[in-house]
Amino acid sequence: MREDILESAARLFATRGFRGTSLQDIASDVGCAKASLLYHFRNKDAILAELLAPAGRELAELADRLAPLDGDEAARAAVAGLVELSLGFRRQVKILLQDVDVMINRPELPGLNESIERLVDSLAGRSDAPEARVRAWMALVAVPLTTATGLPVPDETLRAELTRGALRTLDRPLD
Amino acid sequence: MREDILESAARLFATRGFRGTSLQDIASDVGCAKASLLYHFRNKDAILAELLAPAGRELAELADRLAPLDGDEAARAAVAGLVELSLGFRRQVKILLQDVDVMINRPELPGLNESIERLVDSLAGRSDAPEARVRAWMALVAVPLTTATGLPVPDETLRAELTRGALRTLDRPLD
DNA sequence: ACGATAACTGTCCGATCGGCCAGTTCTGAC
DNA sequence: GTCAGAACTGGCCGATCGGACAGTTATCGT
Repeated sequence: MREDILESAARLFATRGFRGTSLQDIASDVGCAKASLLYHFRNKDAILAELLAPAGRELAELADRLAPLDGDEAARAAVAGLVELSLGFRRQVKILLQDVDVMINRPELPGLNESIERLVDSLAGRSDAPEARVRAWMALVAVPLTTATGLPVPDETLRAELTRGALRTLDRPLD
Repeated sequence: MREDILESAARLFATRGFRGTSLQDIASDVGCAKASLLYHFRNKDAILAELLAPAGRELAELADRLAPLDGDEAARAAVAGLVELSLGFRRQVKILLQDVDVMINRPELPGLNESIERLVDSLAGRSDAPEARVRAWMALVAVPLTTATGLPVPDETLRAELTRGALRTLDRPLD
């Protein structure tokens, strides 16, 4: 049941956004009473937090793995890791992007900001030039954003190819 | 007054999202009664639509300008045009991205999907390879997405540099 | 000064929101 | 069979949502 709720919530959050999805919407999708959701979860936020938690953990782990690397090595590893992340957690990433303001700095996701900053540092290498960090930031967000954005993708085959294409496109030195 | 409403709505939509902003929020920010908003605008959607309208028009015009171009020429012009767009309409683009599902296919924004598709075609050149279109799509969304996303930017100077950095980064052949 | 029109607001409405709680049903150990 | 505890639900709550409308105030041509 818990798993059913998470599954429905993930799908609905991804298509309508967190604020655009009511508890009743989720309950109807699951096929249970609204009150049942609040038996399994303290409140609505807790549902989203549990969906995002693994993504937050993996992001932190990725930052850990990249910390000791340098330059191109870090860049390639970062890209590979990010693609893996956006594939494995496409659901959660989509939620994260749409309603990031709801979830950021929540106790369930400790150090999310720090993880992102460390990833930017790894991607940018040891360069202090703001331009390098900008470029790193763009590369960092490109994959999840393109897979997660609600913007209409011109055609369906393009949408299907998007993640694989992004992988191939990014699988090269960043500069 | 109309202009005050649009100004407040743009700021609030951009920070809290369309669904996360109530009419009362806007009215409080403007310093007037909620009912006043509905005197100047038919409903809440109409406020957002009016904010997005110019961006939609300029997007269509950009697609027009790029249609006759080819290859690298189109790519460079597209990038320049998109940067200009995301600079001039950062407010609206941000709204567009967050709540695109609310606004897409609205009569106030005719041909938005078509404009985007035509821009992808221009960027991809005459290549039929799906990978080329994927790459074009990514370049297309990278600028507005990086400037518009609600994701936390590691530090403030980085946020300030973002658009200019994106311009420099993208100011080169796409492939 | 006056009437017309525009600008604005107080107040109410039905709907829906997230959340709470008493009470019912299900399940498994004994 | 019994019963304790987990699982679940119907019904309710106050708050807030977008919106409607009658009525008030400001503006301005004459």
